[in-house]
Amino acid sequence: MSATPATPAKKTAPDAARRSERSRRAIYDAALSLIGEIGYPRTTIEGIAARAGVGKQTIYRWWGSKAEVLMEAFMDLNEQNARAAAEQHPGTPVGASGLPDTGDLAADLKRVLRATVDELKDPRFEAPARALAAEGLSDPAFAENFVRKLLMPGLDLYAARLRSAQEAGQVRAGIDPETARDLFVSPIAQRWLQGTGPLDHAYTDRLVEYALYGIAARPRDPEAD
Amino acid sequence: MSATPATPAKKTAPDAARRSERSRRAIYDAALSLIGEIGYPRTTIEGIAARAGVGKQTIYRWWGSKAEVLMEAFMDLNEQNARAAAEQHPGTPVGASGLPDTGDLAADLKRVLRATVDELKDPRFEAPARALAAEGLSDPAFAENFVRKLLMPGLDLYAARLRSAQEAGQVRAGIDPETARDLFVSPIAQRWLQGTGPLDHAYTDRLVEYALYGIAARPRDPEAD
Amino acid sequence: MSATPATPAKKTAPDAARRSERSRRAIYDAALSLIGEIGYPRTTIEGIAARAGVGKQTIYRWWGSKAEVLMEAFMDLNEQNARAAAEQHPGTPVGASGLPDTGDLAADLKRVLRATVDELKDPRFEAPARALAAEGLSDPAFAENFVRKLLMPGLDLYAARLRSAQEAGQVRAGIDPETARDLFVSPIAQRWLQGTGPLDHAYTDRLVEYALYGIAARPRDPEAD
Amino acid sequence: MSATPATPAKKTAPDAARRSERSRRAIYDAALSLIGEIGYPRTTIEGIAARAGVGKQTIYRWWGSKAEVLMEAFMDLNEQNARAAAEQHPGTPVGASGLPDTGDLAADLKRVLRATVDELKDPRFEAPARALAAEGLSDPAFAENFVRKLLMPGLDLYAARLRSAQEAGQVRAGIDPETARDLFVSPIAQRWLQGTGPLDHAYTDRLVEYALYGIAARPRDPEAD
DNA sequence: GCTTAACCGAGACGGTACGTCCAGTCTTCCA
DNA sequence: TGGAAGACTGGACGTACCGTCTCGGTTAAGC
Repeated sequence: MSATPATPAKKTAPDAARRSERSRRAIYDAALSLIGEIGYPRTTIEGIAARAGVGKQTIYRWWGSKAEVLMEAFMDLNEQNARAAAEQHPGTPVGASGLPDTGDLAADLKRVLRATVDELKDPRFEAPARALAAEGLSDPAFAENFVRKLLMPGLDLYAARLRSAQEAGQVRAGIDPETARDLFVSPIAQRWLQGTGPLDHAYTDRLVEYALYGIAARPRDPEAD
Repeated sequence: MSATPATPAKKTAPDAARRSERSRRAIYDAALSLIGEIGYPRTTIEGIAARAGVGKQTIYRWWGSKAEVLMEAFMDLNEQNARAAAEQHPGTPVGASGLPDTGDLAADLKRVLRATVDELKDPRFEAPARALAAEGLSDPAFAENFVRKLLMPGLDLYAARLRSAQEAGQVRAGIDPETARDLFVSPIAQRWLQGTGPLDHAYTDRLVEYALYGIAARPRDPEAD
Repeated sequence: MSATPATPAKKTAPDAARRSERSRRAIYDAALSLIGEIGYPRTTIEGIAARAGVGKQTIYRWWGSKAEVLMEAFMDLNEQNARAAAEQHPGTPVGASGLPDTGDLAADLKRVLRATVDELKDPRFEAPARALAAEGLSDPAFAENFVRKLLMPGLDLYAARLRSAQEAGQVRAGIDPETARDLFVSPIAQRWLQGTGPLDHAYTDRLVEYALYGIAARPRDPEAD
Repeated sequence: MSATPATPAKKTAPDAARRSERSRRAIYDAALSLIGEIGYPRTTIEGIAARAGVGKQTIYRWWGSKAEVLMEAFMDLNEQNARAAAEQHPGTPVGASGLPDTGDLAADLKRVLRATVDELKDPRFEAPARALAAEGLSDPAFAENFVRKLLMPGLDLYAARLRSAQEAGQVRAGIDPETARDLFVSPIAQRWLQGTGPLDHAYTDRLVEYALYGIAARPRDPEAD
């Protein structure tokens, strides 16, 4: 729901008020479908313009690169999905964090991570998401944007949930929530991005288990401390 | 009596025996230096050929793409580094796994992860490594190769070290070493790849601590509380 | 309502109305000067584009080959020359045929052929003309075009002049003008094209003499001898 | 039948005595067949070498260019044809000139020119001959060779025949035989090379008729008409 | 008859140009 | 004036050949 167009313009900024909503939607659709069909590297701005029935200049006027188009298209897709999901399940009990909070941290995490894995494997989601991640790898400025706008909001939910658990005494006091969150989120990210191993519910369950209770044999026993 | 054509080729396979070592080295050097100077996306095969003083066809004869060139160049670089390192520190006490094994799992892991982070931040290493990761994101076949040849060998060392610790009774019996290894390796990977947070020695130390002993308050410990 | 696509194109025909006149002229100039400087075979499309300050695609968009470019450039050159000549000598008395018609066939032919030889030896004219002829030798379709557009118009003038002489009773009745014209035109063409002998005014005068009056000793003439 | 190898060598001249006759023949055959199949411009030295089962260097060692290979191959072909023809018709009565000399100049010329036209239209002959002519158009040095070795010998026969007729009083005394010969030879050459008109027996008969007796009405003959 | 120098097939090499595809800019004409 | 259309300059693509250069292997001359 941003009013100001975050995308800066080269010469004199175009008048966003007169912008064609029709073209914008067509460009989003064309970009996403092309990436799904022929992959991101073979998707070209010319191709997007042609499929969208739009002049190339219309794209260059409002976006600075293929990656920017994709990022907005992807965010738009997510918004639509979120709206649709919200309509279907109107009364999901969630904590202040936005993640379920039944009081049982392990169960909550397992549930959410299973759902996350399922979403990551959705083909409509996978191609653009990977493309954005790839772009970020070689363009630090883009990466910064990508992380801030797309990645961080999701990751913060986990940190918030852990903080809440910490306040409830279920997580040790000194634990840094951001680091702790990485213990189960990053392994999923890496297996999804790089395919370093199978990515399934058993795996995510194990991650939660190990992260919560540690892998060391009887660590910090009562006699210890 | 033609030798076995180990190199897979498109048309009639070139004769690897008559390959010019001089050109191969020059191509590696040119590729790595260009990637360092102008970045991977702006590095072109023509540019590599020009800087290496080599015909384009010589590149296309032996490699299928810019990414393949880079991968071999990077592997060659690693080999050289490894050889150089081995010469400098001839008698490092390592376990059968290839990682240090002093008996103190936490200390060993912290030491290795700190070193890993330092290496990841080496500018000579960073640009090509990120480029390879990026390429893998949009080319599954390449990703498979990349993971198998470059990533997995490193990751397996951690799993082996954990297995050894498990046999020594320092890690709980049921723990899956591959999953456990991801607990401290993947967070580092993600912070390096995507910049989701600071990547320093304090972070890696925390990861080891959390992964070994868990983040839950007195986990599964009846006497605790 | 797209204009009639007079220009035959491969894919979707480009819009000739939006063609850049500037580029077209620059391409003509570059092509002709390069052919003059380094010769036709060593003239490349890339070279023409570079000297003309034009993208290669602009050439490929409007022409199918180096030879086509040259043909149009050469025709353009001829048009300019003709226009310039017409301005300089506004009132040259010519017959309906376009060739001088003073009533003295032999004198008229000698005059025109001498001028033709002089033109053939003009270095600005020679290189491209020879190149076009050469191209026609190995490309029948091109030859057809070349003959029809460039060669035949000139040759037809001679046939017309002969026909006019025939009607005036200066040429025997049964004579085929096309064949007769070849008697003095083709020898010039061959000496120019292949260098089978010296090409000068004496030669062309002789040709006219021989062709008009025959080489046989008092042929078919009972009263003669 | 020259003993000295007319072809100059770049570095140290190769030893012609040790030359492989087998390869030479194979190269001739490959060159001629390729030119017949795909045309001269698309025939490459690599292609000739491949079809001949010969290394590229073997061609570069003995010839300086594709055109030189073709020229020798063509001359070899002509020699073989001449030998074969001589065997078939052992006792053709020819004059000292090498052309038939029955005393009837017109008839002799018509006969030979008809045969020449037939030969020009032989597909085995046409492709290489046109290619050689084309090459000569853009390479003066090659043209000189081509004319001297291949064209001139044939043309000289006509001049010689005309000189003989001149001595017999059938051709006017002042006539230059070289110019006179061009009157019927060059038109055939041009129609064959450039396709400026139909090339058949009727045409060549007409050429002889016109050249011998002139096209002018009763030329220079006061008593006539 | 045994060396030895060369020609030979083969093909990798540094290059040049090909003809195609897109990037990003600019222009024209329409709504 | 935003947008559809697309021509423009420019540059990289991957391919085809060029002419040069090794590399064994064969083969004929000279010892």
